[in-house]
Amino acid sequence: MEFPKNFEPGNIESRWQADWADSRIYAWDPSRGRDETFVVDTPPPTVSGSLHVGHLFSYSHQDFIVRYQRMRGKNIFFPIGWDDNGLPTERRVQNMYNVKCDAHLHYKPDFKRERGLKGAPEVIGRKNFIELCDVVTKEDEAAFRHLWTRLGLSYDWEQEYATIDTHCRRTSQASFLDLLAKNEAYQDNRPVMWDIDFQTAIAQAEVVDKELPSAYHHLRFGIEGTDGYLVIATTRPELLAACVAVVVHPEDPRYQAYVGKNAVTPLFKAPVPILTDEKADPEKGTGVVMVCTFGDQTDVEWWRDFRLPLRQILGGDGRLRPVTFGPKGGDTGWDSLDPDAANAVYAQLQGLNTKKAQAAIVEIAGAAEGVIDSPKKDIVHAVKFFEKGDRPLELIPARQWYVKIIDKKDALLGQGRKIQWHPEFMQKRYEHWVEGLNSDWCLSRQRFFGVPIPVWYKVDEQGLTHFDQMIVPAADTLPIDPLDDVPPGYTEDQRDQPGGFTGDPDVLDTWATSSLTPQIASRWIEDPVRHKKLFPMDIRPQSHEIIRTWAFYTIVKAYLHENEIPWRNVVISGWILDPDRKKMSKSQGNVITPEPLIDQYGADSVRYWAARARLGVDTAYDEQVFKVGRKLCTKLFNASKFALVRFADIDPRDLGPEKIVTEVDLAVVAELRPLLERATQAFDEFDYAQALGMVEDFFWRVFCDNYLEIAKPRTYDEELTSGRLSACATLRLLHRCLVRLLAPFVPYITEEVWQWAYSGDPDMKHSVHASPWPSTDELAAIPEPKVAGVWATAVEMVDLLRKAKADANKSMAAAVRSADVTVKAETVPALEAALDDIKRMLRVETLNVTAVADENVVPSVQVIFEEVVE
RNA sequence: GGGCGAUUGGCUCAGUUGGUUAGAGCGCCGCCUUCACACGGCGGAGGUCACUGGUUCGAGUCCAGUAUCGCCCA
Repeated sequence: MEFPKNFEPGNIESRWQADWADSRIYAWDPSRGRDETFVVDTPPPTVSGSLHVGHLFSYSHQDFIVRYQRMRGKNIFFPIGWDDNGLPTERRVQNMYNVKCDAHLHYKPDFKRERGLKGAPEVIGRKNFIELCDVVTKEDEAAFRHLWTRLGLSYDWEQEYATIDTHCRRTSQASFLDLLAKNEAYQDNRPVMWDIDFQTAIAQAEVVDKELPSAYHHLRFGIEGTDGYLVIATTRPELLAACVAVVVHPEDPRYQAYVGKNAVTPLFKAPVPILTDEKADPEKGTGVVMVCTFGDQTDVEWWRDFRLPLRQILGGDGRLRPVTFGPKGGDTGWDSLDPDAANAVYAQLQGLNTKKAQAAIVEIAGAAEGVIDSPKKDIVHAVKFFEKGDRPLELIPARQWYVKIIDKKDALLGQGRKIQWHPEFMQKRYEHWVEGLNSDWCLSRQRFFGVPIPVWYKVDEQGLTHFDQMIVPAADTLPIDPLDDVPPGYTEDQRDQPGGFTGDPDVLDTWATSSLTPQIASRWIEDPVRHKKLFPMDIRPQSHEIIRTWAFYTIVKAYLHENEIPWRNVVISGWILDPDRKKMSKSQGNVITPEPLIDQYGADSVRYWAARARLGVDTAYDEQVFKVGRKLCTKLFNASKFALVRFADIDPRDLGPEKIVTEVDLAVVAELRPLLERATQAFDEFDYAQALGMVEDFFWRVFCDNYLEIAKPRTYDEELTSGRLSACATLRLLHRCLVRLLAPFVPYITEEVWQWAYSGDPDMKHSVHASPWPSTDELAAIPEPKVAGVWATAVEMVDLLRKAKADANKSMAAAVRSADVTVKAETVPALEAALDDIKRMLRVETLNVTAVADENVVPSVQVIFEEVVE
């Protein structure tokens, strides 16, 4: 048999990719039962996001687990999808094609658009926009598919899906309709967290806090009917016109006298009640809070609890809307004791965004008499942002769809406890998130590339839309687009007409679809039998930052639809941090792109690097680890070549376990048993890193450094002695196990080596990845060594002799005329059992053993080398 | 401010239920090259396990507190 001289990963990777695809070894077999099936719910990556090294990392982790389970004989269901709907794609498409979407524009069938055009963006309808999105996502998917394939991820490509495809839209809309039918989804018009740039509502899960510099501005509020005043401290003076009340703490002695009276806002002269509530913190600012509609969540609560009027000055674009103040007691809703003055001030603010409006009103207030009480005080505080947004969120009243989750906190906590979290402490993250929920799930988004909300509303004879009069599509017509499709019983010309209908213009939150990946993969809607076979699933691998989103929403959906958990185990990967332990992010420019790493080190080395990280633990990026991985692959390549050649000319049938008879060989097999047990147990607990560590250690230390060397001389026996047969049988046995133990981690090199020797074994499969995971059953016929401690003693003696050679600056191959060793008496039987092999290995002619009864004696050796004849 | 996690040789990390002189790889130093592998082998140096207390016959491991870092949530 001819072997390549060197290990070149690039030469073998594409060959095995093709072979695995052709042989369909990763395909799920629908005919096999649930208990012999292992089902994985992989989070589909956001394809519009850039590929980075973190993808290689966490997606490799799943594959280690899956490949192990496959070798355990499980029927693997390992689908992969692409998360392509939502804002990242929209943003990419807008930039690439320089377009903007307006959902109400009509479709232009022959619309074409080049990329990279400059100038004003072209405004196009939703359907045209989505067609551009489709083109871009197809390209992005191809890049991911290519990377996943190179990395050797063992997905079943027959199960591929994309969250915007027909099947996913159908599933997502069916989910919505099911929630509607169960009375778990509802509409409400109330203040919602709103991104003024994307101009859409968002949900709590998408909010992030950012620490930003701000300042308390101290404004004097008059007291109606008196000359007195109160000082309020506010960070948002630009909302002054929206003030509807003032609140103090009920026990704050400073303000008792004012409670029940009206305060008068400066500049706008609006009389507003002075109220008390525990939520007003006396320590914060001056202890007097102005309530605006709406500055923050507390404003919303006070507005609701005290039934305050709504004075909305911010529009959806974040600019101050036109409003007109009128006299107190009038019907404008904008009372002022001096409407003309109020309107004159407001005219200077109207149309400005909040930042400019704040600067303007601060200037106006500064110029006015008795408005600013004292200089502003600079502070730093947390401001809520949309995670993908650039400007602070606002609270804007709008009609939105919601899912009831606040009333299910306890149930959701209970569901979380039914799931095994790995590592366990990650469950806390889920629990804290659920406990901290403060609002129902806002489900509707005022965006374009998403799954349409599948309802229409009746329009009355006056042309008013009645959102409470829904028209719902039949299940078998899904997916629908209510802006394109016509509800049953209507015709297209009744759209948006009095007496007709109107389609809901919004799309669902992307998580509304992404939370259904188990149901999407199982075909919940189309194929209940298949669904039952796959759901609940076995594992959800994912990283920890999406516990509050992906894991949470998926648990919600499974609970609401079927009162089930979506999976039995959640397996959490850590993050790759940059070498300074900082988060990798595009904005910081410390992101590492994956493809060059595979080019340079090979897929197996990249996987090895990923496998070294324990579950849930963040790891600093260290390129040295790729080199270590490549070293392991090279070593496996070389050691395999050597080992296989040692027994290549012996029929494998003559190398059965019964041929293993030499004490050292029995001893090394005895070392293998606990390795198999421990590695299997680690993998059963999803602890691939520990499994790799112990397998690697055995491979290197026991197999390469010692056993190969100790057995080598016997394999050179000219006759087929029992010693030679025993060594060759042991080599074959150990090596055949080790290749399989390493297969989940380094699938390419192990497959290559497997094909050199074992693919035709009757008890094995053609591919190492379809072959059985090694178990101690394979060693059942091999007896334990007669003497205990042979392996440890042999290695100790080998180390001693090697050190003696190293100390004498001799080659390990240097011949030794005699060596006198002194050892503990109790180790002598073990040493005797290995003596011949040790002598041959280290070329020792005479080895004299002196036994000492003292159990504290440190083994030592004196060697006399052969004289070198020049 | 609350919660979770981390802190082990220059670097990256292991350390099972507490149990002898705390391990590995990389890096470093020395030596060894026909006979699998120099992308190698052998040997070596290097750590008061963040800090302070406590429990225990015994603590890197358990408990309390402190510091630093990270994440999650207010």
